[in-house]
Amino acid sequence: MKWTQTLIPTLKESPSEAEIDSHKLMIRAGLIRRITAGAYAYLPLGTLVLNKVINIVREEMNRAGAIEVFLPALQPLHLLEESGRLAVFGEDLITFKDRHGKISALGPTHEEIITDIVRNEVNSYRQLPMTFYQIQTKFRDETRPRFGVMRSKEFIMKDAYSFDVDYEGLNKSYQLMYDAYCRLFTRCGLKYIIVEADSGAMGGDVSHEFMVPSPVGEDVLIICPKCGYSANRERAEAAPIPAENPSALLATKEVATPGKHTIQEVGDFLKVSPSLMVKTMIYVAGGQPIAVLLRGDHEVNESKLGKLLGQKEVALADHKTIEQVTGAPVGFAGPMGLKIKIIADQAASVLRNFTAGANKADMHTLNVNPERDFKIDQVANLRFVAQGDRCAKCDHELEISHGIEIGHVFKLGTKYSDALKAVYLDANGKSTSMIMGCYGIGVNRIIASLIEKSHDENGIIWPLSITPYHVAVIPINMNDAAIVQAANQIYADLMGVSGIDVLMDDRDHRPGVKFKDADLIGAPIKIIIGKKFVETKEVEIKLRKSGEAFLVKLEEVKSKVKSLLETLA
RNA sequence: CGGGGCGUAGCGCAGUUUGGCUAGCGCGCCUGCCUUGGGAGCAGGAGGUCGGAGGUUCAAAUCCUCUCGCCCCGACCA
Repeated sequence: MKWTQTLIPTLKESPSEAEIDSHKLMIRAGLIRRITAGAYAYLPLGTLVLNKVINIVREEMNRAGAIEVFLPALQPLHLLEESGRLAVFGEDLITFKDRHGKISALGPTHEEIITDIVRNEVNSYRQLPMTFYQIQTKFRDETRPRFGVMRSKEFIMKDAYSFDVDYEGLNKSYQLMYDAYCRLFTRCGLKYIIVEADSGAMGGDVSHEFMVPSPVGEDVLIICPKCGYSANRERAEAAPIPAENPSALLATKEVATPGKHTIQEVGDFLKVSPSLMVKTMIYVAGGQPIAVLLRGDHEVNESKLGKLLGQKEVALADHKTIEQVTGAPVGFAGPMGLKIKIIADQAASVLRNFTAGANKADMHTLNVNPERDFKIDQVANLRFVAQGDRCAKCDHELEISHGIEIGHVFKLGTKYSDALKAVYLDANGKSTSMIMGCYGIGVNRIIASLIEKSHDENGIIWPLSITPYHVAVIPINMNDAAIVQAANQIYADLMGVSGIDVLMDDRDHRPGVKFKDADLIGAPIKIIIGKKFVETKEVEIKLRKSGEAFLVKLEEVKSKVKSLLETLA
């Protein structure tokens, strides 16, 4: 491609709309433009990258034996109703009324659609297993689109769905996708890690997330640098906190803490570390109030609490309930004298002589101890991992960091096949629910996270696999016939090689502009035809990433580029 | 949805507090000259409903009311 024949609107300055590097660079390098909040246009350069990523995804899906389909973005509400996810998606679902008054949705994902097709078209165990995939735009009315293409209302997703006759089959299908994901992210040049995950709104039990570690990631990862244990925040477990040496139990003492509601305030006021305090949180589950005891510096993991209680939804009690249960205004709840079930987080359960609310306005109690002062009904692991926690497997200190979720695989089981009655007849003629898995990849996020991890002060540094152009041919002076002629020859030469994408910067600009732009858009190889060519008939081949440069005779350019591309691959 | 900020030329911004000449600057763009190895120089030029509507005023980018859009923090989130 010649630069003057395409549209690559590079920007010298960073647009004010962008906050993180990848977003800034995608705009500056002319890959994307925002059309409205959470929706982006891919310009020619961005489209080239997008298609390369999609091709890699498609190749690896096909290699794993998945079958491509294409499903409508437009979805009827009744299928989502049938699966129960109309409520789950809630406001995130983009819906509209058509001219007949019928309400439709723009698909946020496609479990229901594919399950509907399979239940209608597949009836026999002889036809299974099957894994279908599609690459499509999904729509979610995100409350806050952010970071450009990283979190948008409209995004491209590869989603796959497997259907098996039993769990053994599911395990195989799951492993095939898992392995395909590893290959495909590696091919895209991404350094990712895989974490155990909670399956969230998708349902199901086993789940892994593919994460690109990055401070701009919106997901929190818990990683053990020693044994490699890794999990997301909801799922992560830490080693139990050992009980302190049983020092003498001190006598309780009520102290005035006027107007001090939060752990921080009380701790500062009483000069007690939050880690020696217990907070008593009143939850409501299944209509019943429950007290959850937590160390002052810890946070409740509601998903763990919900699982423990066997409830889908748990929520903090409202102020009225709290006052009824504790007899004190919010901020002064403690475990002593409570008439409701008390569940203590493991870390809180081993504390002795701790400080807690006194269940009286403006009062806290010092030296509270379980057994003597109140009874713990149940000890459980209910909190998020915190700084300083140790690995449950190897006892090394855990690291808390951030990651960008680029892929997620789930073992769904029969959640959707039960709800939507996707059944098959087994060899005995018995009707059985299919066993499903689902597997998603955020295609846009692959691009954004790659740039996030692979750029320098001059711009993007593409890996060969997804670069829009492998080679930028740069004639230094468009008014010098010899230079232009040589550039044209190199361009034509390389265009004849399959698998090499060439961009010729034929703009009548000064060299500096072309160099800066070539670096900004990240072409791995620059071929510079300049003064040296006029003098010695040599051109310079320069690598984007290392800055390494080679002088090469005109007729050797093609072979040198080929060998460099092999080295870089 | 709560909190904060912004909206002036394609992009980045000043001007708004305290209303007052023809609304400015840098980059980009167009023409010409010149230059050609890391975002050159000179000269000339185009480009604006100051987000929109209404109001106050002799006079509004500037003050008031309403409204639309965008960004950030939080809440939320395959």
